[in-house]
Amino acid sequence: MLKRERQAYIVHQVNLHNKVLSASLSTDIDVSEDTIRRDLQELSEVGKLIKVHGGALSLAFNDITYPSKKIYSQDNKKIIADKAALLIKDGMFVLTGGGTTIVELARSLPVSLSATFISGSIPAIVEYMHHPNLEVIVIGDKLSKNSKITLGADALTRIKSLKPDLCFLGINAIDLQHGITDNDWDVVQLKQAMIQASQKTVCLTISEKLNSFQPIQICKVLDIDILITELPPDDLLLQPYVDAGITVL
Amino acid sequence: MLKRERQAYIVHQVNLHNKVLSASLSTDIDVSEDTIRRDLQELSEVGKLIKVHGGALSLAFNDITYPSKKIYSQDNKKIIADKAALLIKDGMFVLTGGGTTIVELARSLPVSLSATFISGSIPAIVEYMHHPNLEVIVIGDKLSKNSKITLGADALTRIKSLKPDLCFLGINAIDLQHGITDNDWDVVQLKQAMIQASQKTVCLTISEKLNSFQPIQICKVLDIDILITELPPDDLLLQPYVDAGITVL
DNA sequence: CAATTTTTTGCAGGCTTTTGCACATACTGT
DNA sequence: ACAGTATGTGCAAAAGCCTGCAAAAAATTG
Repeated sequence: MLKRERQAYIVHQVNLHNKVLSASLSTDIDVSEDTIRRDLQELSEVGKLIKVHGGALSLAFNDITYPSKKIYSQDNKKIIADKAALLIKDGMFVLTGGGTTIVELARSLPVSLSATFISGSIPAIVEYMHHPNLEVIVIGDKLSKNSKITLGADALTRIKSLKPDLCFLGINAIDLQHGITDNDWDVVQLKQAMIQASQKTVCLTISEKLNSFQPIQICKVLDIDILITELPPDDLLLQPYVDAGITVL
Repeated sequence: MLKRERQAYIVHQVNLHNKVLSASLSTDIDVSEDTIRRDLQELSEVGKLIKVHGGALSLAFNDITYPSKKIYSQDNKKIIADKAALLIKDGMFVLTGGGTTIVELARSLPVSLSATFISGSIPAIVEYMHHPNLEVIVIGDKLSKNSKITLGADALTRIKSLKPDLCFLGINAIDLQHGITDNDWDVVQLKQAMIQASQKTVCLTISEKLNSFQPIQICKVLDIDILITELPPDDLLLQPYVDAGITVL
């Protein structure tokens, strides 16, 4: 990887996540931490970021005393995203939904990953688009202003014609009795189609949403293959799902 | 391999992969690395790429490079966008392509406008999405990293099934003899389909691109209805197009 | 077509940049 | 205060770069 390219990647990461750790950058890009430090040094001299102990901060966020709650759930989503990213291998076809967790996943994909991502979520597509080695397939249809994903018959039939290796879904509610549930009819339709089309379905959610439910059922708990939360897999909250036979990461 | 040919290949590779290594180019083309370095040197002097230690990066990769020129033509694009926005009335179905001029148009739409916009350009869609009163239809297909629009058979057939009131196209070259021309086969296909589908076609371009041409023809000058540049309609440069029967704004 | 000029190319050498490592020093959280 | 990291510095190996030069290729000219 070229120096400038690496530095551009670092700046990009800093702007996305507002902070960045030397250690994780080092393993991400696979260079020594010394090199990362020197990059951060140079970038801070040019005023592209602010260097601090252990990493760097974005210019935008440095003087603001940031609300701890937002960062808190942001961090959780980053944990989820990192776990999810490990499931994706080179060459895979991956179908993804929308939502902030999926966007965080998109941002956490390793630079070196080369795979095909299919989505109708505009924010997710924007992230995939900025990644150097991804093929991106856009699912077209009417754009829902709320969820920023395309919804409709066209999107449905297009998804049904695919057979992706993996499907990542951010979910709003899951519990053993009602399964995975949501509150928007069209979104439910779409998610059902995505689950049915995919060889494996991975659901991402922060633990807050465990054991809650909403009016419309998407599928039963056992219809998904993997569940990822920010908690360690042996957490008590997750035990019921493990017992039910879901792979929990 | 001829020098020109070699340099064209290099530019192609850079645009394709966003980066290029001197070493791999050297083995690819089977010339010495010195030659490659000299090529990169020349190409960077002409502004076709950015030379860095060990290779080169595409212009798109670094946002630092073209601020002066960008801002310069930005003003012109705003003028064009404002003229174009006047053509759109409430309730219309509008099909748009991609490019910076179209994005500028998207940003210049009055808040009160309520219409339906159809596009495969991700940057344009992002703008439409933020607008309070627009319906947005996304044309799906494989996303082209270069142009950030969806390209392919799916997009083509979808466009052919539409009958929008207006079509806005940013164009790269127009002249009386060759008509409207471009240099990317897939983009040409798409633009042709868009023009044919639409009741009225409006072409947007900065005056720099008047009276220039590129290898592939999209359509004849008379196949479009309205031409918009940053110049006043009675400018001498535009006279030939007025004489040819185009509405020039 | 041959001679001459110009351009292009590869190579040798010396120089600069980049990178990882080791080690002494500074910082941070408990 | 102390243990555990993170940092900065100097250093050396490797990779990349620049300059000048001469041979080869291409273009120009008589």
